[in-house]
Amino acid sequence: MFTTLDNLAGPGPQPDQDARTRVLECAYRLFYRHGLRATGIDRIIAESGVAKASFYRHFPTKQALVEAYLDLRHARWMGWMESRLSAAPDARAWLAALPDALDDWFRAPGFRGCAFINGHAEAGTEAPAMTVTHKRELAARIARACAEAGLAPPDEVAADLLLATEGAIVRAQMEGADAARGPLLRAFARVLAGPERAAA
Amino acid sequence: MFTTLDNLAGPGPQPDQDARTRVLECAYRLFYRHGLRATGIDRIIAESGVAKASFYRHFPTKQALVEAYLDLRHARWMGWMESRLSAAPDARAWLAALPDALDDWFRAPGFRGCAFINGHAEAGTEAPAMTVTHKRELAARIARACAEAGLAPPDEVAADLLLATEGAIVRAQMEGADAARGPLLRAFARVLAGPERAAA
DNA sequence: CAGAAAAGAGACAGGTCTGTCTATATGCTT
DNA sequence: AAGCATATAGACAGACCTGTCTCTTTTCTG
Repeated sequence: MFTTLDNLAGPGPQPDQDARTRVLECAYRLFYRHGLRATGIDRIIAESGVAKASFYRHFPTKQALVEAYLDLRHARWMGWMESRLSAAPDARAWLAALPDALDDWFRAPGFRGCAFINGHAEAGTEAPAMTVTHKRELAARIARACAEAGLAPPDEVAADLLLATEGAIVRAQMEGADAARGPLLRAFARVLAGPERAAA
Repeated sequence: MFTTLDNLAGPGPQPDQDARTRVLECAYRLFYRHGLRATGIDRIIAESGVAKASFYRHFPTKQALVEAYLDLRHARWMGWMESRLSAAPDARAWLAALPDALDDWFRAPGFRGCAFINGHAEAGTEAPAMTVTHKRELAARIARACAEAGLAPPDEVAADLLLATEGAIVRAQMEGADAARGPLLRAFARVLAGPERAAA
């Protein structure tokens, strides 16, 4: 599994890979960089150096390629996050390190926001299920850490941390990593400060 | 100025309006509902009941129409927010009421997230400047309220509130208003609780 | 080695996209 | 009444879109 930010951005297609991999890596880069609708099949075929018939053998429709792209992105992103936070000695430290990890991501070259937020924004209700599933799995992972860290109720704390995470992603995308860093760190610090969280 | 949520969603084109207004109202609905790229000029022309030449007289390119749409959306959204919060007796109450106002918006029929976040997600660096400008003006408005409410430093507090706002918009878009409400209320309550905010 | 699966190259179809053009009708202003 | 801006109606161009098809070559496997 890819665990570096460079690989998160995508290694790009390489000649010695098989046709399916070349197409998928190429789509991975172009879909993230330019968006789903803005990226045409023809361009992916041209840049991946694959024949059209070969493309349609592996991906019967563009939609299938989009879904494969989001699946791959999900696997890589989660893998990167786990790897980036694997040094944390316990769940509490894991949660405390999450904002720094996100900040690294925001500063990685080619950062253009969250592929799932962007995909959902573009496709709306017709967006692949992974756009929502990714967020649910992230929420579940954070909730697990909250439970292990003794932060109760874990689902509620996780929802609070996810809200801050989403906000930071959008802020970083529109205004840059510097604009997101401070508010994100403070939001996490406040949520993790203790159970004396204000009720609605 | 339009001040209701229904009008925020758009009144739609009406026969007695002039051609430019009919086009713009139609674009307003379609761009928000289906996205920028997914909405073709031909469809806007057909649904607004305008001749193609008339369209291109008022909007030399599609990009110009997109910009006009975002300008209008900005004006209406800010107008709606001010109207919705005009009953607040002071700046403190104004800030405290913001999450409820946002929650109303999330629950309005046809809610599909923030037009500026969505537009930026779709068009990236080529997105119209208004996608970013809108957020800056909203941040400035919140910062003004923070200053009036004696929350210091106002820009920092405003950035914290904006982060929560953006996160809530995205959560509401992907998971529904119910998922966003609790975390948003708690985030605001924490930030507004006092100046003893944890440092990074 | 022989057959099958996969890949390459590219023509083609049918649709949609933005934007231009011609021709005609309507309504306002002077 | 004349002229002009604006409207309608719709053909048209040229590009791009997804997806299908044919034909040849390579590569893998039994």
